[in-house]
Amino acid sequence: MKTVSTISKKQFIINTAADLFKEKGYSGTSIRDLASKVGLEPSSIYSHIKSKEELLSEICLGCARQFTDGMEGIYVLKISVRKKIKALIGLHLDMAFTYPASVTVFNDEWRHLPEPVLSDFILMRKDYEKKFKRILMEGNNEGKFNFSNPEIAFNIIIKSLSWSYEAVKKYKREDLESELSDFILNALNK
Amino acid sequence: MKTVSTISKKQFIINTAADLFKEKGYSGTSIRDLASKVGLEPSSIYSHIKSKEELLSEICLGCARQFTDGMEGIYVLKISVRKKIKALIGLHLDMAFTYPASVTVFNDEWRHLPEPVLSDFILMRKDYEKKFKRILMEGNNEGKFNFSNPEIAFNIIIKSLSWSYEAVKKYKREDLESELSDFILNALNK
DNA sequence: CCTACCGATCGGTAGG
DNA sequence: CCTACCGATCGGTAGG
Repeated sequence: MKTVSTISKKQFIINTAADLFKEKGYSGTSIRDLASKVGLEPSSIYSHIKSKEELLSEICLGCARQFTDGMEGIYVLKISVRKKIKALIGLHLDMAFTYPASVTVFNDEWRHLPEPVLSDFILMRKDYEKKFKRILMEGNNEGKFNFSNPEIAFNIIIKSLSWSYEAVKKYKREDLESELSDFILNALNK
Repeated sequence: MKTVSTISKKQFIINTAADLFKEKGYSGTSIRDLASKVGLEPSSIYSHIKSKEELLSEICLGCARQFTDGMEGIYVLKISVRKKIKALIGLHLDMAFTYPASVTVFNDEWRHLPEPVLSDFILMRKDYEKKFKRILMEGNNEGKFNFSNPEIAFNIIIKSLSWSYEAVKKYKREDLESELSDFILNALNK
């Protein structure tokens, strides 16, 4: 079927772009780099996408949506705050192990996003951050956590989790998850 | 004196380059961007530097040397491991507050370094990492710390500290230092 | 430190 | 999906 093969070829191009953007950065990657890696002439790339910026938008918004959906699912769950934090760690590890290149690009290259995508992206990120901090503060209010500044706690945790995007090569998911959970929950613990 | 003014103009260009590399990335910054920001014609930049890559090398190696020297000073001190970790947090905050742009470029753009600088840089980083981990493991051996994997502990700490490079705008140094110390030492604590 | 300029490469289009 | 090509911009040099 024509449509199916067109979609998957586009996705293949996007995935290859994610590999290159991760390796060389968005600005450091040319359409010619991408074309030679997918086995096409440079101009043929434009049969599948409208612009180089579209590639970055697809990668970043794809990840952003998955994080947003994942957070929404966890946020409304009737479980302890400690379990919510563990679920969020699990969410980041799911992303790290499923889309190791895309999630790195999402993390490091989003500032090159064109408007109006950039503004949307920042809004999604702020919403994620707000919910994450609310869970943390809920833990503090219940007397289960013990940190003084939710913004600092959030940022330390999120940076630790974004390290896992690099760690994917060297660790098994279960090891990384238990170590990360231990370390983070120990830091939060009362 | 001619030499003095020449040196400081070059340093001004390097500092301006650090601001731009931080804002737009190394590949996303052109010599023309830099020239217009320092108020010169593009070609005049080359009266002060040999190449764009030299700018990145100066920035990254300058920071690397400061971290290396700082670590060496702390490593040989006869103080408790807990105080050594606090001193290392202080070192990162010194860098963050003194060179906020350069240290961000050092952190995010080093992969664009040309050889043989890149290899030197990676060696310095590995040495820093090795000493940091030894201090952490010493704490574990003395029964003062309690984590299971020194590499994971190191990476979480270093990522948390590199967050401070962004946090410089919003926090006072003393607040950031006490919050960061509390959080990290609590996570390491037995 | 400037004017003038170089070849290479960039993202992208026309037309088939 | 290719050939052929566009104008813009890149890092950098010559010469004064």
